[in-house]
Amino acid sequence: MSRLPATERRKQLLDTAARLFAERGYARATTAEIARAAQVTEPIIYRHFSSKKELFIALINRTGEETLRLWKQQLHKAPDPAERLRRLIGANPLVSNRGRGAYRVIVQAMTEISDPDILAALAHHIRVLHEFVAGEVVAAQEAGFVSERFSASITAWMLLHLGLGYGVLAPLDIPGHAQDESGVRVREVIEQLMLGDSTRQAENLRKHARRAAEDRGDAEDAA
Amino acid sequence: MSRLPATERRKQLLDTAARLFAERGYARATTAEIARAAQVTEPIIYRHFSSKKELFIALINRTGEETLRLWKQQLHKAPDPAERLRRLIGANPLVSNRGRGAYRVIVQAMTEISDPDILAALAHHIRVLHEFVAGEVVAAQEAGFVSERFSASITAWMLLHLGLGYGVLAPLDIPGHAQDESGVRVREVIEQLMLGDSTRQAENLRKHARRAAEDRGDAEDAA
DNA sequence: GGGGCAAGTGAGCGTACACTTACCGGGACT
DNA sequence: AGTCCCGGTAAGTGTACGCTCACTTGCCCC
Repeated sequence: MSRLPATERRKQLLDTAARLFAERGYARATTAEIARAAQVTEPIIYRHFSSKKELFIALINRTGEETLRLWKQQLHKAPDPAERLRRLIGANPLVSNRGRGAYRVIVQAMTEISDPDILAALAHHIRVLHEFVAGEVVAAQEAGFVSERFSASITAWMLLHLGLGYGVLAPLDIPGHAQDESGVRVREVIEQLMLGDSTRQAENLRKHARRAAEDRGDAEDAA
Repeated sequence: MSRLPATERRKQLLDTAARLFAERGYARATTAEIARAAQVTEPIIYRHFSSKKELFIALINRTGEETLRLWKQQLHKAPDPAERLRRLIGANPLVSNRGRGAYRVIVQAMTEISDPDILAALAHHIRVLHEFVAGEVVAAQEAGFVSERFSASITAWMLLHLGLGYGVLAPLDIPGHAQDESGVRVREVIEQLMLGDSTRQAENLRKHARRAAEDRGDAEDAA
């Protein structure tokens, strides 16, 4: 195939590998397959990555960074903490069309935890993700949109669990998954739980404006 | 090794395979390894299971049934819907010592979704699980312990997502996972969210007692 | 226009794995 | 006592996979 500069080839290999690892998992995706899909021969892979595992880890890291970048970008234009949180919930990288396929690599990696290197890369990613989500929750709490009954840290863990659980289950294509008979979706429920209904939001918005001078407060929620 | 009746050998093979599949995943756990760990030779495996895949699917089904049995047993002695739900949340098979290892088989299976047979077995298990949890939520709602703001079905999906998300993340052994600085755990938060605080519970308990006289609102069981 | 160098290839190597073949032996019934 | 079922074994077979070796091709700069 056509000659490509190293950096571009490397990127292309990662893209191709992402697709195959996501589809078939780490163990089942073969290097020969990846090479063929990238329209090169196997040794090319080994010129850019010292081993299949290294390729996989590079992919985990890239996917992790890209996910975060995408997420931040989605929030970027929303200064209002409530809207930011709403987008955070809606733009679950596991759910969005763009992220879903890519993010499956991360989920696949979670079954390869017997390898310490993969485990480390994964744990790092999760920590970064938790930190980011927790930061958003803090902002929403400080603005009075989210109750301070539960700490931002634990709330962030729950959001991550929800997102991961959804993302792990979604590819099974179970009819009626994550929604009820009347078509209500979990995302909407989570929004409701986190942010309350619209009247309450309006109220909080007023509080928020008022409080811009003062200090802190909260909202309450129960299922 | 010592001669064993077929049914016992089959059971022992499943036990052994469960451990290895959970540890290493489907693709990495080899039949030779399983045989060695069970202290027999490979052909014995093939006498009881027609292929590695069949063994795996048998294991998925058994683990699924066992999980449900264990869960029901844990609830059995608690007629009070609130306590039942509390145990349901606490006895997450992904978390409990007894279930955690076994249940990793299910999580591992979720990365093998490119195989239609494995996918089907898995989807079935999830449907059964959702039905069961939803049934418990309905009971708790009818008894007034859980708000009817959200349908039982969607609430059950959220509980499953939370449990799965937790279960997928837990083996990564991330410091501070699923708890905050002050040691509050997600399980406690979920209990709070679902069942509210104790005063509200007491009130609901009174309602429940009153209503028990009128008609008959009580325990549920699904296949 | 030719030297140097990075990108690329064809053809394997060793190994590990799922699965099989051909045979052994203990014990329960006739 | 014989036989035959059935749980067990030793020793493979074919294949697919991760990875490498020895070599070629095209681009850039002088």
